[in-house]
Amino acid sequence: MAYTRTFGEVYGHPEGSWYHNRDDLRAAGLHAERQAGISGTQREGTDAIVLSGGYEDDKDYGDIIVYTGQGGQKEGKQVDHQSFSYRGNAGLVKSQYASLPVRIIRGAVPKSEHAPAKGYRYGGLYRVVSHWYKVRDDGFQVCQFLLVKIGSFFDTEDVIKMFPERNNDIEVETFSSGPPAQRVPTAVNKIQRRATVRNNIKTWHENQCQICNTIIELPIGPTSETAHIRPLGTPHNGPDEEPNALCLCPNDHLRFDHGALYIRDNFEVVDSMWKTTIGSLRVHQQHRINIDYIRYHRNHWFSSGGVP
DNA sequence: GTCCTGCCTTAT
DNA sequence: ATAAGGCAGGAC
Repeated sequence: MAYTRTFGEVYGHPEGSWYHNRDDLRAAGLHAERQAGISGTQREGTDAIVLSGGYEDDKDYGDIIVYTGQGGQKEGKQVDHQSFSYRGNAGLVKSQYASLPVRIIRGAVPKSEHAPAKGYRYGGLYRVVSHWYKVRDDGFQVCQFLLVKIGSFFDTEDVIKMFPERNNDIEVETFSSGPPAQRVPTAVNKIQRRATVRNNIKTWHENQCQICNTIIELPIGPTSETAHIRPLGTPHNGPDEEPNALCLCPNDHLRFDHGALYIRDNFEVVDSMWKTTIGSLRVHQQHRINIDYIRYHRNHWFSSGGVP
């Protein structure tokens, strides 16, 4: 049974869920590996890690975690150096730079107050905020990662400053962040959107809004939204194809979806509340927009079908 | 594609 | 304590 790597929450497996063993974790889609602590690759990043007390340099403060990388061990003892270019370690570095959320799973560690008594418990999403080499007393260097729980009260910059001396362990005063928000399982019929359509639109327009030319910059890089001209949902049932899609910023996406903006046959963009032309839809040679969908959108919001 | 290594396990 | 164990990832 293949494992699908998912970043972030996994449907049906909320924070606090308990699992009997590593095979069950894998079957749930929470962690790929049956033994290794890090589920991830250099290319994709790391989606989950397990804390089972296998590395003595780990520290679990609850919302803050110092996690040791993989490698260099034989029969549970450190016998060699570790490297950030190795497997899961490289995956955690990737996750840090791409701001990917990492699922924390805790195994039964007798001396940890955050660990379950037995089995494994999913402990929520964390962000990798820093990494460094620690030189142990025995001379071996190990990879270390600093993780902070997403939504916790800890400020990332403050936490990084708490670990200035990276070869020594420190005392961290932890406090409760309160119980996580209640989860309710739901079942819906969700429209499946084609990734290729989204990718093409984003690539062609380089994430630049076709109306206002804005590019939204996030830590993971430039971002845009793929808007459908004739909506996909009932009763419109538009097609999920490039000719029915636009590359928009979140603001213009919302305006367009609610009829605050519409587009003329000559691609002029009109503010429907002020009745003013605010610009012209930027086009790209490979992105063939079907004028019928533009007309459908106008027709939907303005029954005359023409310009109001 | 094949082969090899090592794994924060698990059951005996 | 220890042997068995499957598989992902990496090398080729």
